[in-house]
Amino acid sequence: MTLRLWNSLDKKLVDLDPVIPGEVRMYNCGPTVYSDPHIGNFRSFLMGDLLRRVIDQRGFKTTHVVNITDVGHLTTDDVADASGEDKLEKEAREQGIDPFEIARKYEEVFHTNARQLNFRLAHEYPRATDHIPEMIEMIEKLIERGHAYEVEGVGVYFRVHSFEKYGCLSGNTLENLESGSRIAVDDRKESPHDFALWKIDEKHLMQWDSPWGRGFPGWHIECSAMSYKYLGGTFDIHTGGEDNVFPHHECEIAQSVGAGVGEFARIWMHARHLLVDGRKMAKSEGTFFTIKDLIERGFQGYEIRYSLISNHYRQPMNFTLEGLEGEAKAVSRLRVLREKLETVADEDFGRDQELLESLDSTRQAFDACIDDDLNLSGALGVLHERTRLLGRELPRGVAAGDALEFLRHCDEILGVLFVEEVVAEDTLSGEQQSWIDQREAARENREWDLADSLRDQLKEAGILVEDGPDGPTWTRIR
RNA sequence: GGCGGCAUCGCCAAGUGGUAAGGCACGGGUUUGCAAAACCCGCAUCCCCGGUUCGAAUCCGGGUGCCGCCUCCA
Repeated sequence: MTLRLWNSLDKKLVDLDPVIPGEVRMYNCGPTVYSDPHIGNFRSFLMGDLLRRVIDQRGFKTTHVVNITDVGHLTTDDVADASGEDKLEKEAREQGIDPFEIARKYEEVFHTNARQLNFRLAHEYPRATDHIPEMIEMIEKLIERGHAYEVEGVGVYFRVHSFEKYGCLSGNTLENLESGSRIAVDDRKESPHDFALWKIDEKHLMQWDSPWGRGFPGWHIECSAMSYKYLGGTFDIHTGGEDNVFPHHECEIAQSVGAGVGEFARIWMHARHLLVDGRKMAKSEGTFFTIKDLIERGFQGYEIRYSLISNHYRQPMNFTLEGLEGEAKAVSRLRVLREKLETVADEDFGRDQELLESLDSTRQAFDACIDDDLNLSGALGVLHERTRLLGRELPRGVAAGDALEFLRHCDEILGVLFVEEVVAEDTLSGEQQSWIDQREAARENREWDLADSLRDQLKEAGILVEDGPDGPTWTRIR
């Protein structure tokens, strides 16, 4: 079985056939650490995590790099020159602190969220600001090879007309760009489409020395420099959100190939954006969610993860809280089955050969979906169907162990079944606790009306009480 | 203006030539003091019009509608 992936470079499905047999090297465009990452960011990062898990499971040696962009990008100006303001810097001014402090703070938030969503750890998380010399070196190579030029006191630009393949990824060839020209002319540049590699702007807070003066690197060079350092000039997979296609990834290709370090990435994968309530995510619309927001609403990390991976990455996803609620129920059923199987797995029952074979064919169907360009919806369909069969007639003993083994296999990709629930520290008010106690007393005395009215009372206070074999449990209604 | 994507049950969503997976919701049932959870049963002919084919949700042509990128953006 071969993993087939949609390569957005040549717009077709290709077999994953690594440059180095048996070894896959992958670069995921990671977070820009100037604010809390949102669920849309994580949908894209999760595509990288899913890939990582599949590649591991298929037995490849993996090198997985996720970059941390701690030099921000321009926020203003449609002129690609040095007059824009860095997002990190803007954030720093607003918060009145050092931009590096902000970057470290949000880098930490990213890692926390990634843990909450059960990401497998990448092998490297290189920071842009730790790789300024590498970037400078690459810019020098580009100048040497005629792909870049310095504008005295302004910076260094990439000469797009020197790179024939410009536009190969996005379709934004120079011809197309010129016919649809919306970029203001800046006569310091040879072509309006030339993009900055190094910028000089004394107002900028983050500054480094370079052969062209004190300044800061352009928007795209970090990924070219860092992927080269950690993965070499030719590697297997490069991922990002769809908005990265142009200009970011297009420019990366121009830089890396132009610098002569290799072919650069063979397979490009781009996640479609996530919408919220059918619209683009926006703070002003109230459609902006961070992982923290959802956890504060009482959702588990694995529920959020399940929701974000349950749609195909190449399809726009419409996130809604109602949808998340439904997906939380779906994953809960899977976890309940897991728990049931765990409790009976020790029982003295033998193997069920027929079940074992049937599980194996389900596993193959599951894998086939995953291998087909990460068809998670299809794979989850297969899993739920099997779950229903297992729930109908719960296997015991060794057979239960076999069923668990099957679930574990699926969960190596999904990462939602065998993770512990995070129980938030939470206590009821004394009054609410006494209602629960009173209700228990009433139930002892078979005073059902009183018991039920107490439960209604709690429900109005947002507390859901459920009776189980070990007495009542309560949860907050989310 | 340039480049690209999508339209399948109330909602989410698989299926890409062989006669519509799955989840949520909903209805009925088992269980429960009642609930909840769990389990069982039920629940669509695929935007429109033409065409190709023995056969199309799946291919082709034409509509209609929606969306993304082209500027920082996952």
